[in-house]
Amino acid sequence: MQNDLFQTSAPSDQSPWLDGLNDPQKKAVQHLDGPLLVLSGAGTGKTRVLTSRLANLIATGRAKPWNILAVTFTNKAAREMKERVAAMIGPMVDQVWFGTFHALAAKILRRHAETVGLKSNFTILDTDDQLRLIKQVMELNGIDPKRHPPRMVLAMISRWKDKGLTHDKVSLADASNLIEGNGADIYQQYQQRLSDLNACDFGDLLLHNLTIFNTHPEILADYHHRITHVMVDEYQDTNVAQYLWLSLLSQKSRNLCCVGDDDQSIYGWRGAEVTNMLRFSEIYPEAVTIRLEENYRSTGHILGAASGLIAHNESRLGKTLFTDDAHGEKVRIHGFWDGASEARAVADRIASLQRHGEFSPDQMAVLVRAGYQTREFEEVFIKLGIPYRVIGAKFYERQEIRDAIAYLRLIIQPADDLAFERIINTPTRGLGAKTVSLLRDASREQGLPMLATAENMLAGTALKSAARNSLGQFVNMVLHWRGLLDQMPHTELAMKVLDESGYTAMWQKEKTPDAEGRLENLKELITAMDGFDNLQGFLEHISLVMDGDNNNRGGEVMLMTLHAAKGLEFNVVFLPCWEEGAFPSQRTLDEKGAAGLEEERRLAYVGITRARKELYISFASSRRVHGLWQSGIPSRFLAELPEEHLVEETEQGMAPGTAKPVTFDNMPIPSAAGGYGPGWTRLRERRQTGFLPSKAPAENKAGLTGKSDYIAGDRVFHLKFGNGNVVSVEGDKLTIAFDKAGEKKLVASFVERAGKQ
DNA sequence: TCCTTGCGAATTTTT
DNA sequence: TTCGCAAGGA
Repeated sequence: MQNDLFQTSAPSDQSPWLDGLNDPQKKAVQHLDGPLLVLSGAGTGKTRVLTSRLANLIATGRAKPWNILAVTFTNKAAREMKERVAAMIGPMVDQVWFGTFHALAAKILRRHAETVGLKSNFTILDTDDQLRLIKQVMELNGIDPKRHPPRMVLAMISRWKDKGLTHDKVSLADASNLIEGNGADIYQQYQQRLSDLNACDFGDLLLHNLTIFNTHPEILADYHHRITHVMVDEYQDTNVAQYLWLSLLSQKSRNLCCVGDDDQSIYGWRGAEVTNMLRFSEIYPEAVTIRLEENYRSTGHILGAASGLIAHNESRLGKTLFTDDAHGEKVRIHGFWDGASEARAVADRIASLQRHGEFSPDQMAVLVRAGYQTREFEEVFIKLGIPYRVIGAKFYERQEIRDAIAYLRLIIQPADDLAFERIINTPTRGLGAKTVSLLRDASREQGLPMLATAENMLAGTALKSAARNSLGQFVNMVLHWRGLLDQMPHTELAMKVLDESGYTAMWQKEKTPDAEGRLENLKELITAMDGFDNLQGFLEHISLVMDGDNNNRGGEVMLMTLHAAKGLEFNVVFLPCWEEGAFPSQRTLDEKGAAGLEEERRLAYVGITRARKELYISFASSRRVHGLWQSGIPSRFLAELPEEHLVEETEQGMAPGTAKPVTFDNMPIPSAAGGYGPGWTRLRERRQTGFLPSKAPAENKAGLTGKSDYIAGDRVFHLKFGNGNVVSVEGDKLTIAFDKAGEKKLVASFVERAGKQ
């Protein structure tokens, strides 16, 4: 197998996987040594580059498969990459370290768990468990959950972990932001509880890795020996902890290849730092940067609209996407009276495209800003009989799956108090809050897990007979199942547990429409277990690799959030609900200001660039939100789209049923009574008065010499002072806040735009 | 212990 | 509007 490979690929530029690559792509695939940053615009074939480069590393003998670490954010991406590499290099692919940050970190952590006080069979908590745990810690500290919502506290701790901060490193200033200065304390207690439970949360996986690498140089050295080449996908979404993890792993070889698109960074609110990407060449001065700018996905008009929009962002490395493809159809902008007619029009359009055989449903998608916005579309789709599919809750996040897993967790790990508490009264067996709190207190006193405490308590007199009987039965069941662990196949045991516990029966009794689906899901869970050797192995992976059944099964229109759509593409894309406040989201604007607006704009950019052939953007002048009618004005993003790529029309059939087609030009003038109007006129005025923010795209400003073409906020580079941000501009003199050197006043010609090669 | 009722809040969520 | 949570009655 290996011989074949090396024979067919003798001179490396003859490698089959180089065929059909454009020049920058080839350059990236053939650049194998030292740090490499690939700026890969939407639809420019980054996965192809990533996979080809990986194959090339092996074919040229630069690395053995097991020397390569290929990191992604999603299991899906990891799987895809692996499959594509497999097609190029065959079974050798199994030796490559493919995986998500979390899965790889978990793998490493299980090997060295004891160095951070865990056992290698530690549990990975889901958000539910985390929340329950933090609530308990807060309650013990007498913190009012009304004043300090547990979700917020948890989010803060997660952000710290994203930044690579263990509780002792959280600065006083940071901690005082949370719970009157008790933040770090709560953080520490939360970690203590995790440690007691032999558990960690998602953030800990990375954080513990960092601790291990930093405190055990010999372990890190071992990984340096094993891993000589690191490749990262979606680099713009890495947080500080992930950045540090990558840095540590690649610091010896410096063979770090990061692929990403700063314009598609949409997870800032989750701790992602685009700065990791923007500063790459500062951190690795010898780094080579390659831009992939030829787009193979969208038509000219769609690309033009996307580029025009994203050019309004200040902090970006700057890319100019182009395509050889035809201009195609212009992007269609539609205004509607209300959300219902918008949804109706989208549905009608989908139906007509389908009817005329132009596109099948699964080639069409409706992408919204927020999850609740899918609802209106679902209703119409049902009414019109359009098959659709909402990409929503992850499989393992569903209640019934978590419950079932909790049973299994308790059997494997009797000390798993969170699992214990989750299921002790599910289904109800008369063991409510009272009994649980009794158990919890006793458990804390005795320093024993709750299950063990329960056993002890049965022997004592603390319980009334009803509770005692019930608890006795429950404990015995668990112990009984535990005894069966080695007696029967794990799938059989799981079914037995679900039956004997009354869990299946609970859902069978339930008459709600989704009860049936839940039972189906439980069956699916059992099926999934089949793929693992035993319960232990299954549980170790469940929280990391059980991504939902979110694949397009075909024949259904996809309905999802913009975030969920990243990385996907569709022939026809609908982007509804483009109103100020909704998109860009007012909340983001309030919380993150200008940076928030830019992230929202990137989200819009992601949405637009999902479309291959046809793109419909729409807004409604009036909409029912949370039961109240609210009038909205068209999103500023609409006004930022270059006009030459748009049609503002209501074509025949787009909005049948709407008495009068509404376009930008015939929008109704607001009436004193109506309240429909303000936004419409504002947009119209903007267009008529040329108020449109028509800024030249970044690349037109760059490369000019002499006079200052910079504006405040621009990212610049100076030979001596490094990178910085322009604070203010006077003529050709710039005041620049350098990251390292502080604030300086300089003539513009001494600096250049950061990120340009 | 469980079920009803009323109040307040309401993005995005790769792992 | 709808959902989740907390308080109060059966």
